[in-house]
Amino acid sequence: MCLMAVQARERLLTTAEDLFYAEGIRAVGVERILSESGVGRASFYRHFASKDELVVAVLSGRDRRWREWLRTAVDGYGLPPADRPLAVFDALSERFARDDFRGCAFINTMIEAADRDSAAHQVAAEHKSSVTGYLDTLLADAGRADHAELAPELMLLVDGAIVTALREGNPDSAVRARRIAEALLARQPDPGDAREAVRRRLRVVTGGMR
Amino acid sequence: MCLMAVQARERLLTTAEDLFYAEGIRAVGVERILSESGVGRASFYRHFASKDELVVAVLSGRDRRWREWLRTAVDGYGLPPADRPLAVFDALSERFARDDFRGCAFINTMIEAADRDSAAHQVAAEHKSSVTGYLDTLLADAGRADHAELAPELMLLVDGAIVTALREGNPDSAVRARRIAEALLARQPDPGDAREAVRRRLRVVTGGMR
DNA sequence: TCAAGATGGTACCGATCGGTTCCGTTTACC
DNA sequence: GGTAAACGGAACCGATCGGTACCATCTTGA
Repeated sequence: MCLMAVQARERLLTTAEDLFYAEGIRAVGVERILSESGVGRASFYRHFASKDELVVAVLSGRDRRWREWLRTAVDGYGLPPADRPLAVFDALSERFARDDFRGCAFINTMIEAADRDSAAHQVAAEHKSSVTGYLDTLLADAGRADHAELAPELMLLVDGAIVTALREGNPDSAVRARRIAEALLARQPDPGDAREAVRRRLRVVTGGMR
Repeated sequence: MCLMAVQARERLLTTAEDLFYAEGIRAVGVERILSESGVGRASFYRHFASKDELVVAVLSGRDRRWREWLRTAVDGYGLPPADRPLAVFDALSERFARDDFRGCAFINTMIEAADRDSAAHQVAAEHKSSVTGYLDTLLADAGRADHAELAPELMLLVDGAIVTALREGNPDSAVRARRIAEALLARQPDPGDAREAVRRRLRVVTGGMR
């Protein structure tokens, strides 16, 4: 097995990922990718049938590595299961602080590729579903009976934090989202009347888990 | 004063706004705008020096009308000041349900126009600041002493709800964000240790406002 | 009625888009 | 060393990009 093919393909993928993320998929032409990667035009179309196919390959790889990064980061804090859902926002804070941070590549793709039926749009949508699923397992492992309800709510906070970080140009929104999540997790499901809700909270805080 | 000029300019603005919002700024060429508006090519460049200038004009108009819409919608519920901050999410829910909903034109613009120095990007960023300011006044009028802290938090929820609605293709995220906001507004600032925090919550729920 | 101005249509400009084809060179494997 | 595959470079394709110039037509205000 020769190495050249892999080298060219890999260079195309990494160069394209960097350029797409930094400037947008539509803003980066094939010519840019070729010149910055040093790959010939013919070689490009030997590996990918079209630019769209390259886009899908880039997004699929990024999806895999992004979720692996999040899992590793959350595990790396060495926290008990009950504290792991909130640790997601600590991990995000590190991401937001990178100087090449430009938001979420998948949100950006869903916005740029307006057509919901396009392959790129669907890969991006599936990424978000996968991350929501990961949040769900984190919450379930934390002993939250309402994990199915909380997971999409945390996901909303994650996406809100990402968009806000892109907008403000600093990682402050990560700790902001974390504080909101703390208030959210302190809430009890279906509280009934207010006085009963307070009794529930008291029970949890004084004697419960954590 | 003749009317033709105004007509052509207005047609360009409305046509461009619809197309930009539906398909993206970069995805819509000048040719599309001309053919769908029925305006001649020369007339276009008599009114706007460039496509970028049209983009800025479109965004400025949309900013004005969007904020006016939100204010009118919130006022229209006829709620007491204390309930108005949450009413923002009810208004959003109506927007999300429209079949032509395609997210926030300003978030989309900030993502599409990656260059932070571009005029379009700055108009979009200013829009978000203005909306945050509106949330701040809503919270202050609701008697929240911590309005300065809460306003960016609600804004994060608003943006999170918008992106989520775009992603999921339904308005569910509006009520989800509203529930999170309720938990957030139920939180007390700087809770100290847990037991003290519970005492504060008890005090508020049993005898406090709302 | 008549001049001034705004209009829509079209031909045209250089640049770039995504994509195809061919060619000479380099690499890998036997 | 020889063969086959993968490579980089470049010429070329039709289409479209944003933008300019010219023209005949229609509306407006005096």
